[in-house]
Amino acid sequence: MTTRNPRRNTTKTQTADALPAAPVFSAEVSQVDVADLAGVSQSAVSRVFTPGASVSDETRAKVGDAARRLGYRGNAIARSLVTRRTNIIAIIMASLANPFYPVVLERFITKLQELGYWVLLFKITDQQAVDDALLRALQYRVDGVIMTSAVLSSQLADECSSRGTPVVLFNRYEYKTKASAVGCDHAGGGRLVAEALLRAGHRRLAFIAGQEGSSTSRDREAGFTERLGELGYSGLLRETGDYSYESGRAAARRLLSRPDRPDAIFCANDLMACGVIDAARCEFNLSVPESLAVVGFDDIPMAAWPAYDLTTIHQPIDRLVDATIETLVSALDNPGGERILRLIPGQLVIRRSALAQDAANLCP
Amino acid sequence: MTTRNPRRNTTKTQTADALPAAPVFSAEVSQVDVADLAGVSQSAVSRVFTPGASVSDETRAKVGDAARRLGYRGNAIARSLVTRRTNIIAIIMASLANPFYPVVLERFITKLQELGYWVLLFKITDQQAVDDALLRALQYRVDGVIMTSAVLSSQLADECSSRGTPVVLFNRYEYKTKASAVGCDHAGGGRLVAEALLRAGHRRLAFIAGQEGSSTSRDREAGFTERLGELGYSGLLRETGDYSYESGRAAARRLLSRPDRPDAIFCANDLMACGVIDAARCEFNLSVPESLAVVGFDDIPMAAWPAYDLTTIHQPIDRLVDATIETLVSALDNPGGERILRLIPGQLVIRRSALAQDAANLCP
DNA sequence: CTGAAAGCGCTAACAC
DNA sequence: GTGTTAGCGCTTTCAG
Repeated sequence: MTTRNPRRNTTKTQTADALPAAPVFSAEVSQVDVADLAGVSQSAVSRVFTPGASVSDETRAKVGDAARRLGYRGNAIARSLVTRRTNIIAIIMASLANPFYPVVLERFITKLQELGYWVLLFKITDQQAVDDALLRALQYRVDGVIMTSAVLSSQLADECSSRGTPVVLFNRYEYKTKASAVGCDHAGGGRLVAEALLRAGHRRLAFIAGQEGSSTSRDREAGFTERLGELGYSGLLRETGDYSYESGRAAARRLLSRPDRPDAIFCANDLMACGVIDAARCEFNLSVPESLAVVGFDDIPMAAWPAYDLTTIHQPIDRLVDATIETLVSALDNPGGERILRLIPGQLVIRRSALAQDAANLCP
Repeated sequence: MTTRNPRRNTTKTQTADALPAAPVFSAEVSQVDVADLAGVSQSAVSRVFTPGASVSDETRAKVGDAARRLGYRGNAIARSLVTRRTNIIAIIMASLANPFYPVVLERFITKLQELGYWVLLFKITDQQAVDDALLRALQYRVDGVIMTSAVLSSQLADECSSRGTPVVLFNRYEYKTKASAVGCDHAGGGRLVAEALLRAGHRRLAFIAGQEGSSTSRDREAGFTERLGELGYSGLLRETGDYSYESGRAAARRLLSRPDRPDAIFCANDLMACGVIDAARCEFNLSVPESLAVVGFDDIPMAAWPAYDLTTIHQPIDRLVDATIETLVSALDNPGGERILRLIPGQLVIRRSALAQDAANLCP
């Protein structure tokens, strides 16, 4: 058995013979070193660390022993180069400012880790950055991509999908691309709100949109107005925010200053709804829900807090994330698969900010 | 010029000759393919994509052209294998439930991306998982590690640092390890609160701790009690939570049910402070700050919202993150460097939940 | 079951 | 400046 790797020879000898305490991890130790110490070939070492390869118990023991003594841990980069599999999934996100997304991200990572995947996380700002991030992810040969934000250029998305790197859009539906998508039924949620507000007797309705160009806001509004139309309602007021608390508050300020101010506001997300409630109570001295009903979308953790007690559309995060991962993994295992589109219904959660039977004032 | 890669030959010919539209990205195209099409050697191609290598304008043009036509993008995995540099930084986090962390994470990613690093994100739960995540990160040969949570086994941390993979602890200080650390001066923050509360005349004080074993909570409490002691105060009440809103609320419930209930509560973080305020107002009908002053720690976004208007210790996230990255990058460039410890002061932000001059009631 | 050998796609000497 | 060559650490045939 010759040592083919002179650079490491010293290290090996030292570690094996001189040092009593084995290192937990040693990036400098390769399979060659383990093989030398164990007295087997390098490929035998490889087999020991390859699930399902046939190795004799004796070899396995010798190799395991040597590996332990040297702190050998394997080099995922080298393995990825030859297997063409990194076990890395890229997640491309816009912002975590909306408390909905940290919850989503956390579940994505947890579930992916359970499946043996690791997450390379990209944060993007504008449209251009999306393609940049995607290209970068592809350079690292990620096995798949989850996009929780923004649009991607159709050419790039198509190339990804057709060249074997599956892309799944989370809560984003893009007509132009061939990428699969999983999302909440935003339009359906909007319809639920429309119906409930009218049934409760509200007659001056307003909608506060999220960022223009956001497909989620667009769909929520579309469902809302569509259902309002079906029920014969017209005269909806409309303001635009950017999904932030402050933008919701500012939009509310504009709406509530009007002589014909609304008696119910549906916000494209919970964060803006919190801003609306604070504006109503603190700046206009209006009580919610008596003088103004407020409905949000997402069901972020604080929506359940008594300070807001927000009626909202609950997005079933667990189901959404699980379905997204399922879609991605199935595309991983079955490269030529069809494009999958899944729409999961949201649920109207009635709390005290709107539609509650006992229209008592909010906590304070 | 011979084609050394028969597998790709077809692809190449096809793409270059038959397809008019160039692909944006093609994972199957290697430098060999580009070299063949450009009529140069493979190493010439490598040089074109290596900043600072000397290549003639002509070669550069030919190669650039061929690369564009083929959609060549380079394989970061292969490059990493030979350069022993991945340009990936691992971030190991506990939970994003505390709104402080999404902000931190976002800034980490943004800044690292600006520097040309990409983030491999690990979420861990218990202690064992920390070491697992770290080992996994090392298998992927990340260039460095940022830990925003929990303790790591001293052996593993020491091995990392001494073997050239720098580890920086963010807001965690571990006496046992050799890893560098950057954090807010939690103890100093606690001292500020102690002083301000006593000066404002509060005499029944309470502290609500975060998770036992959390160094941040421990340090905040240590500074708080130390300063109280120096000022001659005794009789501090103490409850324990786990940093969550609900745990703060529950702790407040216990404190406020006492016959000798406190007139001021300092919470180990803002999230628990929000729970305390809601408990006080909604369950005990106490007004904040008149009947109860509440102080938090972190200065999360919602601390500024009028529903809470929370007096708190502001953690300078930007400075903390920048210092952490700076520490990491300097260790990257200078492997044998010393262990660095940086403590950055927090700032007492007085809002209406405590210590305000005009002790008007909170918004609603 | 095991070792030898051929690459994965790339960088980095090294001669020319 | 450019091509040749030798690996990076690993998996995977392919003989035995």
